[in-house]
Amino acid sequence: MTAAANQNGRRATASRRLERAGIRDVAAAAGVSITTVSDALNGKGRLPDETRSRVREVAERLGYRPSAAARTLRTGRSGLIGLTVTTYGEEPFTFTEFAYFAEMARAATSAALGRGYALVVLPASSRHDVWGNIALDGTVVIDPPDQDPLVTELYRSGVPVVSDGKPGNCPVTAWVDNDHEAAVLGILEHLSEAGARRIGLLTGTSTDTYTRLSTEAYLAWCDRVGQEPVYEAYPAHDPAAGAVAADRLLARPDRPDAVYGLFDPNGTDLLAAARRYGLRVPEDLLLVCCSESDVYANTEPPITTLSLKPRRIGTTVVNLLIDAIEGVDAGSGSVPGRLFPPRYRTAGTGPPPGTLMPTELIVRASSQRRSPRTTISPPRPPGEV
Amino acid sequence: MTAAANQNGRRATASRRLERAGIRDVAAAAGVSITTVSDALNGKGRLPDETRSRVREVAERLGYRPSAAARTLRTGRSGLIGLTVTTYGEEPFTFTEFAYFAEMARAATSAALGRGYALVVLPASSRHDVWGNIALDGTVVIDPPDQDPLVTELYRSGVPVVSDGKPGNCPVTAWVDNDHEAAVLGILEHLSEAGARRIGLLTGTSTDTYTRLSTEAYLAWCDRVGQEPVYEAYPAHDPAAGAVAADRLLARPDRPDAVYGLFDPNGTDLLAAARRYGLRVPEDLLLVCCSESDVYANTEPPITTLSLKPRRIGTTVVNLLIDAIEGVDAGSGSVPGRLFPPRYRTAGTGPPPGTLMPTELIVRASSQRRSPRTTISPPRPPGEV
DNA sequence: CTGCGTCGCAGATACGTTTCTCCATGACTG
DNA sequence: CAGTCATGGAGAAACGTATCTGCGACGCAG
Repeated sequence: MTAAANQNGRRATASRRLERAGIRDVAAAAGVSITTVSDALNGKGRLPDETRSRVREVAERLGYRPSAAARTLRTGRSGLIGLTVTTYGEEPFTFTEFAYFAEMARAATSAALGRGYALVVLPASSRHDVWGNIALDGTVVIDPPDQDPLVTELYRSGVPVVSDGKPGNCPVTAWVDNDHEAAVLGILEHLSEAGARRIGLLTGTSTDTYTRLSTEAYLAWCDRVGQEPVYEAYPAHDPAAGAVAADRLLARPDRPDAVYGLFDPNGTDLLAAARRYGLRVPEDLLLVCCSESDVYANTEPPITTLSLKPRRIGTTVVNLLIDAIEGVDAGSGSVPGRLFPPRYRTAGTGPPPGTLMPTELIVRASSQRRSPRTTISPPRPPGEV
Repeated sequence: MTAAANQNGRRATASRRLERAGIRDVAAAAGVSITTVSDALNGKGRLPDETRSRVREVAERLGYRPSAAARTLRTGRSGLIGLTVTTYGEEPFTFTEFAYFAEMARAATSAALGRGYALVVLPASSRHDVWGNIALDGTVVIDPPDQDPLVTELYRSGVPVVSDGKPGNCPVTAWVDNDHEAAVLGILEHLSEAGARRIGLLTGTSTDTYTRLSTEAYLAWCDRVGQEPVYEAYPAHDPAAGAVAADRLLARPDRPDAVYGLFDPNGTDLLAAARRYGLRVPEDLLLVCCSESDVYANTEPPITTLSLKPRRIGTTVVNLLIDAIEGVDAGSGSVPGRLFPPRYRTAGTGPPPGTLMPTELIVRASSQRRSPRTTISPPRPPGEV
C-alpha cells in the first residue's frame, strides 16, 4: 500500500465533509509525496522544473492554500507584528496623538507589508488573553511609559520589541524617536527671531517621553535665556481640557506674546482663545503647535506647525523590528552582513541602540510678524491690544 | 517508565537550548498528564479545584504561555479578524476617507478586543502571499468595489466577510451601510429650508457605493424638484484636485447658492474658494460637507457637517462578523438564540442581510441664513459610541 | 564489474496544542 | 457481594506543515 493511498484513506475515513484541500490532497492528486509538494511550492529541494510546475498546477487546480497556522507552528514565524499603542481611558488610541498615530500606523503598515509582514493593532490595555492568543514575531510599541510591564514581559519572552519614543525604564531591542530637544529649541529660537519676548508653553500632565522631554527642553531654555517659564499643563487625552488650558494661558497676568502648543488641537484652541481676548495673530500673539494635520494651512491665519514626520518614524521602526526578527532568528548563526546581529539582544552591553530622527518646522503666517520678509517687528508689550 | 519521564526525556534529548516552557514541561513539573494541564488551564474536564489550582500555579511559576500557533492549528480559530481597506495608489488608506476610516477602525478594534479578537490591517492590494500567510477567522471589508475578486475568494474559501458599504456584486456574509439616500435628501431639504434656490454638489469620480448612491440621490432629487443639476466630480483620492474642483464649481455661470461636498476636505476647500470669489458664507453661499472632523466647529464660520457615525458602523460590523464566525462554527449545530444562524451563509437564499444605519447632521452657521442662536448645536456626549 | 557521486524523491518526525476515548478506583445500591 | 455510577485522570490521535534523513537508480571512472 502506498503512502498516498494510506493517507488519503485516513482522510476519507476521518470525515467526508467539505474540507479545504491540504498538502496531502495535492500530493495524492499529483502522484508525489508531501515532501515534493512542499519543496515544489516553496522553491526548495532539488526538483526538475517539470515536477515543480506540475505540482504547482495541481495545487492551483485544487485551490490549495497552505495553512498559516500549521506553517507558523512548524517554522516558528507568523509574519505578524504587533502595533501597541498606550491607551488612556478605554479607547484604543490616544486622542491627542491621533493624526500622528494614524500617519505613523499607515506608514508602518506599508513598510511591514512590503517585507511580507502584517500588522496587528493591540492596545496595551487589551485583555491579557488576547495578547497571549496571538503569535507575534515582534512588536512595535508606541511611547511606552516607564517600567511598562507589557514591554518587559514581551522582551523577556524573547519577542523583539522596538519602541517609537525613547523607552524609559524597560528593555527594548531598539528604539526610534524624534530629537524633541532640538525641535523645541528650534521653535523657541524661531519665535525669538520673530520678535517674541515671552514664550509660553501649552503642555501635558502625562509622563510620556514626548511631553517630558519637550517640557524639559523648554524649561532649560528659559533658564538659559533668563525668561520666567510661562506654561499650562493639562491632561492631553481629554479633548475638552485643551481649550480650557489655552484660555488659562492667555488669561494670565504674565500673558505670553508667543505660544508653543505640544498637541495637535492646541492650534485651533489657542486661535479661538486669542480671538476671545481680542488678540491678533500674529501681531499680538505668535503661534506654533505640533501637528500633522494640514488644516493648519487653511486656518485664518495659517498656523506654523512642527511635524514629527510620523511616516518616517513608522517606516524606520518597522524596518528595525523586522531586521531584528530576521537577524535574531538566523540566531547564533554566522550570517554575515546582518543589520542586526544577535548581540543587540544580549543584556549587559549597555543601552539598546536608538535612532534620533529630525523634525520639520512648517513655517506659516502665525509665527511671522509682518510679511514673511527679513525685517523683524519690534517686540510688543504683552497685554497691549 | 511513565509518560512524563518519556516525554521529558525526548525533550531533553532533542535539544537542551533555551526553550519556552511547553505544556509538557508543566505536566511533568506538576506530576500530571498533559490532558490534565490543558483541562485545568482551560477550565474544562472534571477536575477537583485542588488539582486545578496546583496546575495553574506550576504553570505560572514556569512562565508557561500556550503557543497560539498550536492552538490555532488544533482549534481552527485564530482570534484574528482582517480589516481590509480598499486602496487607491500605494498607500494603504484612502486619503479622503481618512477621518472616517480612523474612527471606524478605532471602534472596530475596541469592539473586537472586547470579544477577544484582534484586528489585522490588510490593504486589499497586499501581496497575495501576505494574505495567504495569515489565519483569519473572518474579515471586515471597507467599501468593496464591484466584483471584488478578493472578497469573492475569501467568501468561497469559507471565511465570513462583512462589508462596510453595501457590496456591489460580490457575495458577503452581511453588510452595514449608512442610509446615504436619506442623508442626502435630508441635507438638500435642510438647505432648501434655509433658502437655497440652486444646490450644487461636489462629488467624486470613483464608483464606490458611497459616491454612487449619494450622487444618484442628488440627481433624483434634482429631477423631482425640477432643478438643473450643478455638480463637479473629481478623483477623491487626490488631495489637490478637491480645491480645483471647488473652484470650478463656484466659477460656473450657473453658480449654486448652496453646496454639499461629499468629502472631508471639501469644507475648507469650498470656504477658501468662496473667499476668493468674495462670497460670504452663509449669506451668499450655504455650505455643508460630509466629515468626521471637529475642526469644522471652529472654522470661520463653523461649517455644517454630515457625520456618518463611523464608530457605530465599526462596532456593528465587527459584532456582525463575530456573530457569524461563532455562529457558523457552532456550525450545523442547533445552538438556540444565535444571532447569526448558519442559514445566512447558505447560497441561494437571496441577498445577504444588510443593516442601514442613520447619519447625523450637525447643523452649524454655514447652512443657516438667520441667526444661529435659536438652534442648539448638539454637544458631543463624551461616552457616545 | 565495482565503487562513487548526483539526482529525484519518499518516510518519518516534530511543532504544541486540544480533545476523544477509555481505564482505574472507590462509593453506593440492591 | 455483585453490579452500577461518578470521579479523576491517562493515552493517543489528530491539526497541516517543514525538514532531516536516507534510499534507489543512474552515469561514469577506475
